[in-house]
Amino acid sequence: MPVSEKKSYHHKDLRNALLSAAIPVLKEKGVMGLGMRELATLTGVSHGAPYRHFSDKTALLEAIAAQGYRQLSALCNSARERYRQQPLQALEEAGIGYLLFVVDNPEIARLMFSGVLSPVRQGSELGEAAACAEHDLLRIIELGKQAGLYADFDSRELTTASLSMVHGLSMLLASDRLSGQQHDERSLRALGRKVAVILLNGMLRRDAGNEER
Amino acid sequence: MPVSEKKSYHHKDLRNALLSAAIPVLKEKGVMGLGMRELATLTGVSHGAPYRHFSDKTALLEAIAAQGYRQLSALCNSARERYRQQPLQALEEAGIGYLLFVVDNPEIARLMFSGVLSPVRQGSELGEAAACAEHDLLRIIELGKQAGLYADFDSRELTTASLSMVHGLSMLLASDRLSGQQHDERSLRALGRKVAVILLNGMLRRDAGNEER
DNA sequence: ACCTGAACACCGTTCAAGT
DNA sequence: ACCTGAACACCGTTCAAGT
Repeated sequence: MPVSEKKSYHHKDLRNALLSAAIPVLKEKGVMGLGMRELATLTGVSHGAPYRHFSDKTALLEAIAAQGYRQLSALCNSARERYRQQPLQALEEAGIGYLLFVVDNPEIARLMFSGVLSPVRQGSELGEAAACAEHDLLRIIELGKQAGLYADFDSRELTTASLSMVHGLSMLLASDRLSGQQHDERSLRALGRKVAVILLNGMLRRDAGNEER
Repeated sequence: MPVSEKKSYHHKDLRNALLSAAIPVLKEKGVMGLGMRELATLTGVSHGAPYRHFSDKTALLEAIAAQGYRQLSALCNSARERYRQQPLQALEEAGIGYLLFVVDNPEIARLMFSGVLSPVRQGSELGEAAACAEHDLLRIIELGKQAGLYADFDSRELTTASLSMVHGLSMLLASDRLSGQQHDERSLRALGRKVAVILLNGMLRRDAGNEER
C-alpha cells in the first residue's frame, strides 16, 4: 500500500494533520465550537490519539496561535527588508500586512489576542513566538527613529501608538465593527493608508523635508 | 421567614442574580471556564432553572456584553456633558474611561469585542447596545469637528482612527501585551495621555491656535 | 409563572491494552 | 513509539412533573 493511501496504523504526521484540520473548523464554528474528538475524526484517528501530540486542548490552541505569530514575524521581516531604505513604507506595509492577516484569519487572531490563552507564561512556544513578533515590529520603528524621521517621542511611545492603532483597526475590522466597510484587499489597503496618514502625521517631525510620501 | 433569607421556592430575581454571579466567575476562569450548572449552584437553584431566563449559554453571555456596552455609553455621555466646551478633553476623557473599563473588566471586554458572540445580529439587545455606544463616541468627535478643531479628514476617518487607537491600546493592555506597563489608574492615565498626544497631533489642524491643552 | 430532577447526547481526558 | 477503545466525570439542554 503506497504512501498515497494513509490507511497505515501510524498516521505519518498526526500533529500537523491535527493543526491543519483545526483551522477550517475554527473558521466555521469558532473556538467554542472546536472539539478534540471532532479533530480526531477529521484526521481519521481515534479520539484518544491527539493526546499523544497535545497534552491538552489548550496546548493545541497555543500551537495554532504560535503559528500565527510566526506569520506576523515573517511579514514584518519581509517588509523591513523590502523597504530597507524607506522606513515609513516599511512600517505601513507591515501594518497593512498585519491588518490583512487578521481580517483573513479572524479566528486565529482571536486565539492570539483575545487572552483566552491565559497570561502567556514565559518560555513557552507561544510566548517565544509572540515576543519575537513584537520585537520584529519594533525593529521597523527603530529604523525610522534612527533615520531621524520621528518627532521627539521615545521609541517605546511610538511603538505603543503604532501597535495600538494597527491592532485596534485590525480587530475592529475582524469583528465587523466598522460599519459599511468592505473586506476586499483593495478597500482594506485604502483604509489602512488613510489611518496611517493620521498616525504618521502625529508621529513625524515637521521641520525637515518629510516628503517621502 | 423574612426577605433576608431567600430560601423561598421562587428566587426573587434569578435573572440578575445569574448575571451578577457570572461576573466573578468570568474574571477567575474566563469564558471557557464558566458553566451554566455552576452558575445555578452559585445562585442556589437547580441546574435547569437558568433556562427559564436565558434560552442559551450564549444568551447569558450576550446579556453581560450588553451591560458592558451600556457602561461605555454612559461613560461617553458623561464625558461629553462634563467637557461640553472642550471637545478634546471630552474625547480624551472618554478614551481614558474606555481604557480603564477594559483593563478593569478584561473578561467582559473580551466578551464584547472578541467576536465569540457571533456576528451581532441586528435588533438584538446586544446589537442595540453596541450600536448605541458607537454612536455616543461618534457624537464626541462630531463636537470637535464642528468646532473646527480637526484637520481636513472626514468624520468617518477621524472616528475610525480614534476608535482604533483607544480600542487597540485597551485590548493590548487587557491582555498584558505591553511589556512592563503598570495597571494602576495613575500609570494608565499617563499612558493614555501620551498616546492621545500622538493621535491628536495627527488629527488637529495646525494653523489656528490649537493650544487648548 | 417558576423551579426541580431525571434523562439525553455530548464533551475532554485517562489509561490499560494492542500493534 | 504510537494508536485504540472502554471508561470516567463532567458538560449544555430538555421536559414532565411539582409548587
